[in-house]
Amino acid sequence: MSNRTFGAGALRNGTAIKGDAVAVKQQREPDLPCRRCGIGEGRLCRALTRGVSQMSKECQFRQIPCAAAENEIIYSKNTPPGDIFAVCQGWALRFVELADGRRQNLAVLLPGDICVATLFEDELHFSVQAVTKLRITRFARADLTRRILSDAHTLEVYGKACAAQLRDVDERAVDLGRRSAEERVSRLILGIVDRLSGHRVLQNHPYAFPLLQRHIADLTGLTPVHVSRVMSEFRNAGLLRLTKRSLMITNLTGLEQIGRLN
Amino acid sequence: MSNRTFGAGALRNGTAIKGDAVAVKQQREPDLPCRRCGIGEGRLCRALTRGVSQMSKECQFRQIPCAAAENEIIYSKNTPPGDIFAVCQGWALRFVELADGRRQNLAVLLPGDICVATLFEDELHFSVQAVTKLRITRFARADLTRRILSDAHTLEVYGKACAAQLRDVDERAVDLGRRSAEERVSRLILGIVDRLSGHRVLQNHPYAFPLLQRHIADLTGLTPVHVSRVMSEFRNAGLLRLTKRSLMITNLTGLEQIGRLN
DNA sequence: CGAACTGTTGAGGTGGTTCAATTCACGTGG
DNA sequence: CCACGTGAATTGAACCACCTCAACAGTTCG
Repeated sequence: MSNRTFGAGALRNGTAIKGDAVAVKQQREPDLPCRRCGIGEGRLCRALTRGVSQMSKECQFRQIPCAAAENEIIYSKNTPPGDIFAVCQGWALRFVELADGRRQNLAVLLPGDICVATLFEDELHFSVQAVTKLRITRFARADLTRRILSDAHTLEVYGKACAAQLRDVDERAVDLGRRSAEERVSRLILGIVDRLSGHRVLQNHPYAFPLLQRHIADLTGLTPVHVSRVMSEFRNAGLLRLTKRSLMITNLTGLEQIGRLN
Repeated sequence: MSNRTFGAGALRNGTAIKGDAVAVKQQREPDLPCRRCGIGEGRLCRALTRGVSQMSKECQFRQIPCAAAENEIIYSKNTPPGDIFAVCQGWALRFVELADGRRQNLAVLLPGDICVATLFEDELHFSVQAVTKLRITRFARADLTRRILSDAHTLEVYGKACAAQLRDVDERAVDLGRRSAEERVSRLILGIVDRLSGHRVLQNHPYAFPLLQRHIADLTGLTPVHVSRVMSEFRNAGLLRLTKRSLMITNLTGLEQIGRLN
């Protein structure tokens, strides 16, 4: 496998930032984390942070590494977003919560993801919450727009990232509007593992999977109770095993057939 | 009202193009339709087509006006999209159809709308179908990317358009995942009329509304039968009247309360 | 140990679907 | 002019996918 899967818990190096005060200090450090990051080609945060040395001084990027605890709200809707952030390590959820407590999770954010379509918005309509402990890097919006204008390649990566984000939520809308509970859960799991594995999903291979059933419920528009039933059904059918936040798909084609992915 | 509502059927001027062959011929005409178009400020197609005279020759835009019949498929998924198009007149739907015939409409495209987040995609995951007779204008992708790179304002309008498209489908996903049938239908209608009216919805004012109940059903994830029941309920409650493709909201605050918009 | 949270399982309820029949509007051809 | 066909909308009756409520087990953590 070319892409490493998300490591279970432990941070990869000793430079992890523990809080905002430390993060600001780190901003000046010469060897920024992004330089040593294993994020795949074609991701926006990689395009922004690699090859910087060849560029003129004014195209340099301010990078502010931050950390977040489990369940911490990274961004709260209807507040000025300030910076754009990329997920470096851990899982997060983009979500909307209604006045009466109903909640819809719109997307799972994995390492390398940026909420990018909102670069020019003054207020976002969603919030972002950490699922696991999180490491993120913040970028100044002005840096990003300047870079896009100066570099056709960055514009293309930015445009592709917008398109990918739209495609993802379009798929979610189709699932929510027109697919059964079994299809939704199957497709959600396969979609996440597909991204985790760099599009090479392996059978009988353990993948870190920190989502709780209530997270899955709010992603699929179901109740946690019904998610439990569907997962039990999958488990009893020998399709997958999910224990201790580790997912093993034991019958990949079976799971894909349920999700109409084959 | 600052914005005219979509005129019922008749084309606004005599230069409408009837087919592709004619469209290519029109391409050379000096007075392009976009110059005389009433599309509002802040729309991407307007930013692209106004102020061209001051720009250098290489930033000029090729504009190909086209027409489409009712129900015609404008773009079919998984084919190279070629051009980017803007809706000039009429209504269209962005949708996904599954192998077994289930269909989810993802967005209503009104005059001024462009499927813009897909500028850098080689294959789109959705299709587009005309609801009414349609007039669209096609732009070459290369022209658009060149313009974005050369003009910070166009980049901003482009970015805002991407964000608006994402916000729209996010809202749809929340509706589909977490709202009741009544809420979905109410919000859909109010959202469309809000755009039609330039964000100044009037009570007891007739708006062109060419969507059939099956279109509404595929937008809200319901069946046409249930949409009929919800619409009857709204009608009997004195909230709205919808006859001959013309919608009149007779109790705006009541409809907004059902949709939790107030 | 107890508190809090996650997941499981059962029983009953409901919002929306499915199937089917009927009406209505509209266009078309005789 | 009417007869006819077609597609949209309406309405009723039965059904089912998923929800709600509730009890309970397992795990983690202070």
